[in-house]
Amino acid sequence: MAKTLTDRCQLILEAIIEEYIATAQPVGSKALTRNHGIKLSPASVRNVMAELEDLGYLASPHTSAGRIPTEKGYRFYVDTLLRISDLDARQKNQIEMKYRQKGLQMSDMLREASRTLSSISHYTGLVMIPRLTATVFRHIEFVRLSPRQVLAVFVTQSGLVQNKLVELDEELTPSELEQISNYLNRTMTGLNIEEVRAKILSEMAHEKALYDHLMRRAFTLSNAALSSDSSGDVIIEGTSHFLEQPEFSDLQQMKRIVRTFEQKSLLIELLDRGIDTKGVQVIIGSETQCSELAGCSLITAAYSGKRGTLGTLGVIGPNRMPYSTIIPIVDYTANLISRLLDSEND
Amino acid sequence: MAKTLTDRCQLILEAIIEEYIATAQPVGSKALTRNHGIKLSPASVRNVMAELEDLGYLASPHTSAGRIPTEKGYRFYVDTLLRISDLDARQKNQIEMKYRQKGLQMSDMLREASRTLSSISHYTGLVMIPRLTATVFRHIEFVRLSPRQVLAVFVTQSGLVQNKLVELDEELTPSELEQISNYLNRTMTGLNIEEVRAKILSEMAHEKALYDHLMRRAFTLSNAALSSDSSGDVIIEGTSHFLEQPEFSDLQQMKRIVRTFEQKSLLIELLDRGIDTKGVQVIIGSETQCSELAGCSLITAAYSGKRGTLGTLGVIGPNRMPYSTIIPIVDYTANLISRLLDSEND
DNA sequence: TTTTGGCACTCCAGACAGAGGAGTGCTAAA
DNA sequence: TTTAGCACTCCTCTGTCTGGAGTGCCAAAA
Repeated sequence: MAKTLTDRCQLILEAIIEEYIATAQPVGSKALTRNHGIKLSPASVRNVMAELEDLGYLASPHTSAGRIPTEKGYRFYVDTLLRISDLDARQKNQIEMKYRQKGLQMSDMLREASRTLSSISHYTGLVMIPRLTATVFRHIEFVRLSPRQVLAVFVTQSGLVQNKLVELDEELTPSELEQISNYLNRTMTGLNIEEVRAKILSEMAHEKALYDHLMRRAFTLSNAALSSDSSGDVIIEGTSHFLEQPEFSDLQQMKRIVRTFEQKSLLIELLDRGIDTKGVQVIIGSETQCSELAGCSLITAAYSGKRGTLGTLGVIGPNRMPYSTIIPIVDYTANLISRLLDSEND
Repeated sequence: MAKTLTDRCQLILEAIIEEYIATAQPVGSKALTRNHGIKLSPASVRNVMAELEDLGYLASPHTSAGRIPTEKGYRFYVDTLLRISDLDARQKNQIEMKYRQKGLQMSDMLREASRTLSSISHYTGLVMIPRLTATVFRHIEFVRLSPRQVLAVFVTQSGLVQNKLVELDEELTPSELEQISNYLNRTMTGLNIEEVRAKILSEMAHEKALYDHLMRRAFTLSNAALSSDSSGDVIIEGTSHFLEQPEFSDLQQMKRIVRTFEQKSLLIELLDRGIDTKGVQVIIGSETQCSELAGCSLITAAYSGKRGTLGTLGVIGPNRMPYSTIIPIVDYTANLISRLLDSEND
C-alpha cells in the first residue's frame, strides 16, 4: 500500500500543513501559490490537493473551503517532512536560566520544568513525577503519629520526598521504630525500591521461624510502607493556553479537555507510554486512544537520573502545533533535567 | 444613609435574586408574580423594582430586559435576607463518607476536601495548605544529599510533611547531623514553628561565645531550615466547573480567571484574609479587590487543628451562586476537617 | 502528457430587514 | 395605594441576499 508520495505532493503537503499551523484557517490553492514559493498555478495545486485528499492526508470542512490536514497528514509530516533544527543558544539559555537558582529541590525543579515548557511553547506543560518504584532508595524515616499510626517518609537518591501513612496491627515503641529504620537505612541504601521490596520479601520468606521478633515486625512494616500504590502523578501547567486555541473555542470541547486534565489519570497513562522510548515521541490525535482528548497531540520525552529513566515530560496542545519548534524544546528540556538530576547529589 | 428597605422591597429583592440565581436570566416583573407567590400585580412590582434600581440593588442590562442583582444586592441578600438551613443528614453523610477511608494522611485529606467541595457545590473548591508557621512541630529529620546539601524534612503535629533544601556553608558529617536533629526533636516537640524559631534565635543570641561549636552549627542549620519562605499553597479542584457558568461564556473572561487560578497567589491572598474570621465568610465580586476575579465570589471558612487555626477552605464561583446551599456545605466541611485533625494523632 | 486558464458551481460569512416578544415607564382610573 | 392599559424600547430570531473564496472539470496551451 502506501506508495510514497511524489516530491511535488510532499512539497505541497508540507506547505499546506505549515500554512494551516500558522493560520488555523483552511488552506486554499491560491493562498498557497502566493505565500509558499510554489511555482505552479492554483489549478495544478488543486489537482494535487484533490489527490492528497483521496489519499487521506487532507480533508475539506465543506466543498468550497480550503483543505486542512488530517491526522494522517500530520503523522506523515512529523515522520517524513519535518526537519528539526537545534535550539539556538538564546533559547537554550532562556530555558537554562530557570533552573539557575540555588536550593531547588527535585520537586521544585520538575514543577519549574512544567512551567517552562508551557511558557516557552505556549501550550500546556506536563511533567510526570517519578514513580516510587523507579527511584533509588536513599533514606527512610518513620515518624510515630500515634501508637498505631506511623508516617513513613522516604527520600530518594535524587532528593524526592514521598510519604505514606501506615496503620499498624500492633503497637511499636519509638525505639523499636528507630531500630527498624536504622536497619533499613543501613542495608538498603542504593537499591531501587523494587529491589528493596524484593529483598524484604525474600528475607521474610527465608526466615519463616523468625527468632527475632523485631525483625519480623520490621519487615512487615517496611513492606506495608513500600507497597506504594502511588500511581504516579503529573504536574500540569498552563491549562489556560488551551483557551487560546481556536479549535477548542467550543465550550463543550474545552470542558471535556479541562476535565480530563483535572482527572490526570489519562495523562499519566499517556506519559507512561513514552517512558521506554528514546528521544522525543509524538502522539497525534486519535493515537492517544482516548476520545476525551480528541484533537489533542502530545510531544513527550523521557528524562532520567543516575540509574535509568525516571519519568517523562512534554507538551500537550491541539493537533495543529508547530512541531518543528516544540520538539526541540521538549528534547532539550528532557536532556537538561536529566543532566541536572545526574550532576547533583554526588 | 442606608435607610432600611421596606418589607415588600426585601421580599421582592429576595425573589429576584433567587430567580436570577436559578435561571441566570434577567428577571422581569411578570415572571416574578408568576413563580414567587407574590400577590401583587406586575405593575406594582415594577415600581418596587425601579426603586431598588435607584438604590443600587438591581441593574438592568438594557431598557427592555429584566433586572439583575448588583453586588450590593447580593451583599444585602447574604447579610440580611438569607436564611441558612443546616445540611440534612443525607448530605452530611455524603460528605463524611469521603473521609472514611483508612490511611488518609493530612495532605490527602485536604485534597479530598477540595474535591468534595467542588463536586458537591458544582463550583471550584479551594483549600489552603497550612502555613508552616502556623503548625506545631513534631519531628525533623535531616537527610544529607551531598556534603553541602541537606534536605530538612519536617513533620507537623497533624501529619503534614514539608521539606526544604538547605545549602550549607561548611560540611557536616552524618553523625553531626544526627546529633543536631536529636537535639531539635528532644527540645522542640510540641512548639509551633514560630516558637521553635524564636527559641533557636534566643539561644543563639544568649550564647554569643559559644563554647560548643556543634551547637552553634545546629542553630545555624535549623534556622536556615526553618526560615521557610513557603508562602502557602492552595489546592484547587474543579476549575472545569467554571466553564459551565453562562456568565463566563466569553472566552476572554474565562482565560483571565483560569490564568489567575494557575498563578494561585491571588487566591492565597484571598483565603488568607479569612483566616482570623470565625464562621463562614462571603466575598462578593469587587470585594476581592482584584480585577482579575471580577464577577467571582468566594465562600470561605477557617479550619483548625488542636492548636488553633491552620488555614481556610472554601468555594469560588460566579457572583450568582446559590449561597443558601453552599454556605452550609463550606461550614460543615470546615468543621469536619477541624474535627478530623483534632481527633487524630493523640 | 502535463500544465494552465476559464467557467460554472457550492457554500459560508456577514449584512440587513422585519416580526415577535419580553419588559419598561408613565398615566389615569379603581 | 394599587393596578390596568398603552406606547415605547430593545433584544433576538428568522429569512433573505450578496460577495467572496474556493472547488472541480474541461478544453486549450505548452
